[in-house]
Amino acid sequence: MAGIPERRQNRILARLSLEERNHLFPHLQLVSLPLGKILYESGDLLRHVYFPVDCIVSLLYVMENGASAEISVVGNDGLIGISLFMGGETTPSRAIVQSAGHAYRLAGQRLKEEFHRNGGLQISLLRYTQALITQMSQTAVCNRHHTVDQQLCRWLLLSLDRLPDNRLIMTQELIANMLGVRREGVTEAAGKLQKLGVIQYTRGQITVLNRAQLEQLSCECYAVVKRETDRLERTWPQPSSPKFPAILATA
Amino acid sequence: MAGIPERRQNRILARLSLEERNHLFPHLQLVSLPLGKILYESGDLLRHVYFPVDCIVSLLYVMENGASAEISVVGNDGLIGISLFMGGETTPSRAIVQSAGHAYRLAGQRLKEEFHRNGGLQISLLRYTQALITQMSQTAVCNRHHTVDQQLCRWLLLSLDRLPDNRLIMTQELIANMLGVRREGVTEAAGKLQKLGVIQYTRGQITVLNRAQLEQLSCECYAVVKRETDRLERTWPQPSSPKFPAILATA
DNA sequence: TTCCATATGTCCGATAGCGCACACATAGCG
DNA sequence: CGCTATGTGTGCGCTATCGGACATATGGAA
Repeated sequence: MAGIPERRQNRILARLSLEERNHLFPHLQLVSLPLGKILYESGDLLRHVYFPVDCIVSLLYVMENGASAEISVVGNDGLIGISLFMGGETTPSRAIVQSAGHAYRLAGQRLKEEFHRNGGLQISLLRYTQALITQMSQTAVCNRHHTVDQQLCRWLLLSLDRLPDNRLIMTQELIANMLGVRREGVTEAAGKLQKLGVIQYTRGQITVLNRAQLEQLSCECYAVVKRETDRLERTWPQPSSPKFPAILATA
Repeated sequence: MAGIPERRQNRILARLSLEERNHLFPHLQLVSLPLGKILYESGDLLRHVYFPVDCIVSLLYVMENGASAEISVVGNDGLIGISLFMGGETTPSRAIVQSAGHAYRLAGQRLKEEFHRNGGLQISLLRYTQALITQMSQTAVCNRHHTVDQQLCRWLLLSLDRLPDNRLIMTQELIANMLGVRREGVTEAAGKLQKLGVIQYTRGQITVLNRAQLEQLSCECYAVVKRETDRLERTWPQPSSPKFPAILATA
């Protein structure tokens, strides 16, 4: 439906300078990421970073007893594997594909080399990391203070922002894992939203019908993260050639 | 009791190379930070960074309705103001002194200049930022899954690790703000711990009597963060001169 | 077309934490 | 030395969420 995924659909890749492109583009490898694919497990030594173009990846923490909670979500706005350039090489969390699609893969070593050239890529990556930090912080706050209903709205909005259309392929069970709540809790919350006509779902698929209302029903957390993310992107280095639309600039 | 605070008591400053020291030390200014002092407010443009030597600073998110939640805690292991070198210049959170003491202050511009020299400081700062990210993530998980009792233990341990002795000057009201729970909840949890002989408190002061048991009563979150923080520090660049003890190397 | 694995719906009691009201204790002040 | 601001203790009803058990629906494979 969107043709061959373009590298520029990823907002970090889209901002590279001509020089950086020459260095990196030849080494980018398009990979297809099915739902549920684990890009790395907690503690794994990272070999690659992934730049999503039309998929969504969740960073998930899995506790000793098996319970889990989503830390943050990454789409074509970012990349998976920040601990490579941050220096830790691993993280105590899992990266799992939440919505199937494609990403460009790059060897960690290449990324680190380019990062340490101190150019625009470094700036972009650090800005993005700060946005990710904001998302994590807000997740902590949200987990403390907001209801499952509110959190479901926030979560749907975060996903929606990273998808080309308003349809999520996603079971309530999966959503419950992300939010760290019971599946039944999601069923109830989703039921309310459907009754209000905000969403409409069938087995394993959710369609958002009224995004504006979804934003109203969400807690402030979504807006805070969105605003801060946008602000941080606005101060990114400019690309060295004509701009491309942020999402799905089909060739 | 600990004489004049030394710059080296801050673990990031202690790791600087000789060259970096020559660049930065002349510009470090010792400041005294009283309990409750706000180093920056949500959205403030940061002018300085602070390297704590014997104080603790909390990063706190304050919601629209006034409710709050601690995002992370910083002591002599880190610095306040990462958004300066991360590039955002501000963050949507408050930095507030949780335990009075001293810190070394540095103009943001100086730090940025040194950061962009691509030397050991950059590596230290990025590693530290990753540790901070781990702490934030784990806070999110903890807020979702663990009881107030467990969280109080975790919080006490995090504070203890950043203090020279086992005494916290801290009211239950303040702790409640940090954990984002009711003051009564903290009273109850603290009461249990006192009954067990793990802590002992009077108005506005808590003494930890049995640290080992505190660790047992805590959720896994404390240990996860501790382990990861230690791991990240072990891979820091080595200092250019003899090592100093991590905490309170009195002159 | 039928079947069955899987997704969703609903009900139950149990409980942690909330919000509020108010009693009590204590330290440090004048 | 006594007062008062501030910190701590406790009780009560309320709600969200949990944990478990089970009923029902659905869509793709055989």
